[in-house]
Amino acid sequence: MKLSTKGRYAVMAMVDLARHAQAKPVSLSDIATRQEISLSYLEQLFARLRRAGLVKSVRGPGGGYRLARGSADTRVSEIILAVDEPISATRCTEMGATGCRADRSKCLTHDLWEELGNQIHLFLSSVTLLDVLERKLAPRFIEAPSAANAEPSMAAAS
Amino acid sequence: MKLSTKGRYAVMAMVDLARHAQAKPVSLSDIATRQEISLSYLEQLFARLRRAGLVKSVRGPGGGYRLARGSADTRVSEIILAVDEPISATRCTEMGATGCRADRSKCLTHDLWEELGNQIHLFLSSVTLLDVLERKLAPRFIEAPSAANAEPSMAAAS
DNA sequence: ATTAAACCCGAGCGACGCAGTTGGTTTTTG
DNA sequence: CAAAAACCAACTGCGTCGCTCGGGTTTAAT
Repeated sequence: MKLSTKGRYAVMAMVDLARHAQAKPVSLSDIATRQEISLSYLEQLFARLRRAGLVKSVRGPGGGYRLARGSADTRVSEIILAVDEPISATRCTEMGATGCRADRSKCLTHDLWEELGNQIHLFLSSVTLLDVLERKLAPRFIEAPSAANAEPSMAAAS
Repeated sequence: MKLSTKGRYAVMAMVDLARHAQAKPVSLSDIATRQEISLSYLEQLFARLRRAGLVKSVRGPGGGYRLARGSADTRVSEIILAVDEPISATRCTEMGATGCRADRSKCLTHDLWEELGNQIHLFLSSVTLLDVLERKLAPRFIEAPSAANAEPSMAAAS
């Protein structure tokens, strides 16, 4: 789960696409002007989105893009995974097993990053394009009441 | 919340520091060899950690670093916020109000990224160094049972 | 058939931040 | 004093990101 501005652009474009969905498909140049994103850059993003099966294209004049599935069945996590390639295995993260299993004490943090990735994916896959459009954010997560630590103070974070 | 490998290194080093805490302070060169991180790079990270009040330094031979607070009172989120400077306000993210409020329709995704940031911070601030050491991960988050969407299927995501 | 609108593709570029290096200076212990 | 450590500042490869450029190819309107 990469989480760069590239993925953000893709989500912005997909939300725009879902918003202006009508009988006619939506052209990329329309999205480009509305969202102020470079047309060629959009083309690159949508090429990936199409390969991932998230959108369908209609060629020729009056053509454009349509959501492959409904806006309620397209999750934000899918968009980001389609656009950002799946990270380059820094140090020990993922990469299967090698290099990390060797010295367990060195990778105490491994579980932490893995669990963080899970949390992010869990959240993003709980939000659909329709949710964003209607500003109905997040089937809310609540903290387990049996949690040992986690003081609610949290005075840090500017 | 930046979430780069820089922050990961910082957390790795802090976990190492917490693990080897004794009467004597821990020198950076010890951490450097154990965690295989460049010494000078560690110095830069710990300069920030010190300014953030997360560690205390002892100068001279036999000197090194100590946790400012206990390992149970140092949260992972604090470490990451200390080393990664607070993001560069891409497009509309944060930056107060300007450029985003103008055209509301353009920033439908704004709430989404904000909520995602909240989720990440919430998770990372629920984990202390002690939790990582003892592999007691995450005062677990559970999904609210009243959630409307969020099918548990989630067949996507390679 | 012509033309224009739209998608498709690949090479390349400027800027930025990360990871690391060099080369010092202070401080403190022995 | 000499050695060990924290401190400090500047600089440098290098990769990636966001984006441009310049071509295509396919389709539909006329």
